[in-house]
Amino acid sequence: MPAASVLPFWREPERTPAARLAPRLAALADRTLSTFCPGERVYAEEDRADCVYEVMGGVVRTLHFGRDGRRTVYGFFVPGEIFGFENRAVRRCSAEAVSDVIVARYGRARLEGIALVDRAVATQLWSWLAGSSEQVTARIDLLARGNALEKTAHFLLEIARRTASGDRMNLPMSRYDIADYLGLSSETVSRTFTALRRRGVIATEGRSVSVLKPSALRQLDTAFD
Amino acid sequence: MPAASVLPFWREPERTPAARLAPRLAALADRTLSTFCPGERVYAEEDRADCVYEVMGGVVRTLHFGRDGRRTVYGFFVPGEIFGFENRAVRRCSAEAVSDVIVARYGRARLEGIALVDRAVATQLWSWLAGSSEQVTARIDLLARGNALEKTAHFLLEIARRTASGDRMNLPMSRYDIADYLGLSSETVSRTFTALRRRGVIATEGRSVSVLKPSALRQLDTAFD
DNA sequence: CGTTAGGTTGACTGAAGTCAATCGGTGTGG
DNA sequence: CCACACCGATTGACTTCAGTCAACCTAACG
Repeated sequence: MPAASVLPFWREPERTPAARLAPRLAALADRTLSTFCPGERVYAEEDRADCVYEVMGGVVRTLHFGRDGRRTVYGFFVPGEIFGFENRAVRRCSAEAVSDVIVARYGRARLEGIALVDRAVATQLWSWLAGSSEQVTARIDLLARGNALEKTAHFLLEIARRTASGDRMNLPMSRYDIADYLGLSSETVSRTFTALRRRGVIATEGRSVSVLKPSALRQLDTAFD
Repeated sequence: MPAASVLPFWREPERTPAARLAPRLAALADRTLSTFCPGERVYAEEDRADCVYEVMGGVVRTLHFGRDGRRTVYGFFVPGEIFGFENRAVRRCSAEAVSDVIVARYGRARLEGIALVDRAVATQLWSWLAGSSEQVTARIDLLARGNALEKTAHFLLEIARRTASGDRMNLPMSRYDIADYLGLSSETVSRTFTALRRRGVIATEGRSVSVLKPSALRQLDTAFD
């Protein structure tokens, strides 16, 4: 069980919409809990995609290395969120623990079987899948059109929203992680944080970020206005 | 019925994977056919998202205008593909006809009702939805990391694949459309086409493109290698 | 201690955006 | 029928934002 220091990356699943699924599934499906240390691999590319995970504590990243060695971070997953859902026999991305992590694993075949029989579970999964494609829409908007400031502002607001944290939040991921998520270089991420700090929009202390002017951040976040 | 001149943007739905859904749905659900002229709106943002469309002929684009007036094209849809599926009461994007278009409209409530009862339809919809999120993954990779050449090469290969066209294909969308889809300016798209033409990779004649060196294009397409 | 990994900052470079001009096709109204 | 306007495509000149390369600093860790 993670210590209090990693808050707000530990929450009861019930507190996020996606996780309303969890109690239902826990009752219906077998699930296995596992823990991972920072940097440890949850699954690798080409692994059999035979299960789905729910984050119980900590943060997970999914990523992919391109032919030329460049890294793309597809997503960060915080407690209550589901990852590892794929429509193929083998995985396209790998998943790694960013911080100390606890995940619940659900068998895919079992889950799909339940979804076909249990309308409530099916509706929930539907809703979650469609919702995640909606989030992806904002990401595309951002990557296609946003500059470094807009991308960073959106990232901070997104993390704040998904972790339901207040002014202060912990970013367990490195600048490299954020850069590969936003399509920037780590130096640019660093410079952008500095710029926001100088403007008095945020205050940083290591990987802890305080949002001093949420409205300024929201004004910068032009994805889906 | 579109004339032969719009080939290959008219095909029987059965020829694409996504459209294996169609015969089943046609038998089960009511559907309405409609036609649209180039530039005509199929639906607008904030419209009620109460139906789903299948392209029968022509090309459709979904798009969104940002606060600052910038336009993002989220997707192009060719015959056999489904668009307009959203997990909300109102639409986040609008949809417009790129060329002369024929679409089939399915009522959303009816469709979802069928999906909950008919396992085959549910499985197909699941598969389609997960598959489209997979395609989105390649797009994110491209937008986050690709340069103009890589983006354009990927775009050409993607269109060729989805329309199952041979060496020669028709691009009914404008340079502006392609630019807003790839996160580039229309001038850069134009310059990139010129660069590919000069290298002898493609030949263009208006909006008709011939791929002379498919292998060169594939080598440039670094998304998901 | 020394080593390493991550973060920050600076100097320089380069790819793509912006602004502008040109050209061809299309449609429209006089 | 022609003059005009307009849109899209192309190309050139210039600018700018972010990437690259490099240095330095700190913290963590063996």
